Amino acid sequence: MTTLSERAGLAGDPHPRTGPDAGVLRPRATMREVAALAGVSLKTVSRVVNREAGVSSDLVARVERAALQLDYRPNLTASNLRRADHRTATIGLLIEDVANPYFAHMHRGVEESALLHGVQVISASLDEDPVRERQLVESFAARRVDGLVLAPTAGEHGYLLAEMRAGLPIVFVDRPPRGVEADVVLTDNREATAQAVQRLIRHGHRRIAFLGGVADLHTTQDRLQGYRDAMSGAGLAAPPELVILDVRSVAEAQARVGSLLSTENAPTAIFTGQNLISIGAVRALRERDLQSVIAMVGFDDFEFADIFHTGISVVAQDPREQGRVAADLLFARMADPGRPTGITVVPSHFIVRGSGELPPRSVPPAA
Amino acid sequence: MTTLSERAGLAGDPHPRTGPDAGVLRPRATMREVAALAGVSLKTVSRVVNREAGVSSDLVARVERAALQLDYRPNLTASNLRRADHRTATIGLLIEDVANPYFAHMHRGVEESALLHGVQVISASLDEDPVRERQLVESFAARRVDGLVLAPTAGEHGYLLAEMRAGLPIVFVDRPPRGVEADVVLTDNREATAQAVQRLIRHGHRRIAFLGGVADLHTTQDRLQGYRDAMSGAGLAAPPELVILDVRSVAEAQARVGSLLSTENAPTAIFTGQNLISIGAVRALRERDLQSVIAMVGFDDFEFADIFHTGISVVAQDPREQGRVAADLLFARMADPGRPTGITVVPSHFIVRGSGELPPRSVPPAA
DNA sequence: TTGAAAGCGCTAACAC
DNA sequence: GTGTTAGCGCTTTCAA
Repeated sequence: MTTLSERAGLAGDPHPRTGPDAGVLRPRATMREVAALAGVSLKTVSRVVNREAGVSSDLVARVERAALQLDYRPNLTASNLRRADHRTATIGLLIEDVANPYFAHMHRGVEESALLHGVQVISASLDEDPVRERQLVESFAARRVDGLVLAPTAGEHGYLLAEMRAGLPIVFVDRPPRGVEADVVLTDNREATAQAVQRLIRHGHRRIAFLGGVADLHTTQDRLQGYRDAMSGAGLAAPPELVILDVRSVAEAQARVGSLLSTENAPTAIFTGQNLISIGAVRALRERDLQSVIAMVGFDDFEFADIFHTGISVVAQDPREQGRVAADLLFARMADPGRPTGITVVPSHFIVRGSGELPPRSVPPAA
Repeated sequence: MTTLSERAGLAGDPHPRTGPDAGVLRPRATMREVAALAGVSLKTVSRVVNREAGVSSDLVARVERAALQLDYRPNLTASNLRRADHRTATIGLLIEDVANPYFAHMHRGVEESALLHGVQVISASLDEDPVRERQLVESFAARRVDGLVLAPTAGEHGYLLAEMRAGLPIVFVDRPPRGVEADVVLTDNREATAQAVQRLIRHGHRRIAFLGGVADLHTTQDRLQGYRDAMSGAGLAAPPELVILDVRSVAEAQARVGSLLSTENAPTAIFTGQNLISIGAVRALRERDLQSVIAMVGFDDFEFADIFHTGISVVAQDPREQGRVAADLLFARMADPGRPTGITVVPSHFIVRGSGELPPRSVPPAA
């Protein structure tokens, strides 16, 4: 423990040491203490801190000096408890993984919108675990976040009704919820995929493979549906051996594409339904030196997609914009809880880089 | 607006519509209301909610039923205000950019540690702006976060002394602060860079360029120092035209490397001091078809570094581990505020992929 | 084992 | 303009 004399000695030190056992440990001052030091009432301090009009400049100065002297920080916890609006100026963001580039950019978009509203973002990763999702929603509700942006897991979401009834606004992003009517921000998964596959067909491809992520996920199903739309629209079959789902990692994608290419009747083109799968596919193609032989289009853009010898054509989403739009919708609903809900589509765009424009060529069997 | 009769009609609907104007909006129940419904005292509900021992199982059941019926969620804000420890079970994370892969992985590491302690993470991006840093620290202090993990901007950090004196534990990560003594988590920037450059020298290189980010940043200076160590240790000059600092984007790196390669006396090897710079350098080299001619080593690993024709050798940091270690230190200090502070080095490791092992070859002048 | 009373730090509502 | 009083939802303290 520090003695009083030590404390006194440190006061004049121009380079105070600040290990927690070196500096003077002084607990946070309260408004009451600031009031006492400034010689005013509690309420006057409150007015100054909250920049309410109608305090004489003399008192404002005295209060501000006292606050500075005591390193006063308003206690948002206490203020929130008492205030009529009960706003914590905090919103929650629940996504698959804060380290996943797609969601990291979405996070940044949410943060941008939050910043404009003076609101902080509390986030957590779900790892596709519906149990974690429920726990985290409960935890956020207990913290009384003002709203929630949620990229839901594949589970059922009826449990959210109670939270929404209790006045917690929720905006869903990337995937629609099951069993809840609310604002949803999506990409044009089905249409964009259909158009991309149609492009491959127009370039002459007939055997086109589809690789998708977790089958239960709405995005996976939508993109698969787009693929089927394009295939059947051109009178083509979508043979089961060319439709591969539940690909969960780069390594798995690489392996699945690899074995696909070693079969007798390999595809001449590949559509990859997601970021990590595209990366695995690129690896598999380059492993076999087929990057200029097998056509490929991926959903989601990724770093370096443009730099490969045959650049990778992609359907590029805009996750940052998705995050921004979702948060904007959340703030709109906070301002007007009665506004109608709806689905907002953030459009993707196709980027031509070469891999999607390769003509069909048959693979030399089992290289 | 919804009428009461519409609401009544919805009650038995198996697929209830849940737009905020559809369901019954019922404000959060308080502990007092749960107590009233269960026919017990407020304190008994508090005991049950906090799983305190010594409540008869009969009352526990009654309280739990009432809580469920009312969709009760404990109000952490209120509980925190009253509790003796004043813990909010929230820590703050301040980093350059949540969308930057390096920091996104660090974020995930912090989250992992926080999860083990039942703590949530509130994060924000600083964009290298010292003013934003101060504002956000103040905002987090007002929210009474239990601690802070901070990747500081290049400014002065004496202002943090007041926060630390007030009992806010802070752990610095990636870069040490100026003017504050506290726990710091760093990579072995200088040594790892020196060793990487020594490798280039051992492969015969004499003209080795260094490209670094924001010059004021400690990481930049440390890595530059490592480069100088290696060069002077081998009796080599580090000519000013080969030392390029303040490279702030992929595009800028690409341009700077490009012009470097067009000079009379171009380097035979390049050391890039950071993620985004490496990416720009790779682009510049490939543009000129020099990826197997000019040797290159980068600080920070990145996606696809291994897949290029000449794979990119890198000094790989472990940002996730850095985040985990930083948060662990924070929790250790929260448990024991008197523990001594120190610097923790999370080691990097060199990954051999080819680009760092190319022999020196002179570039055909101005291709 | 259960409950009543006080009060955490602040703001709302109302005096003066 | 400024101050007083009450109370947000909960935990602490102490009594029954």
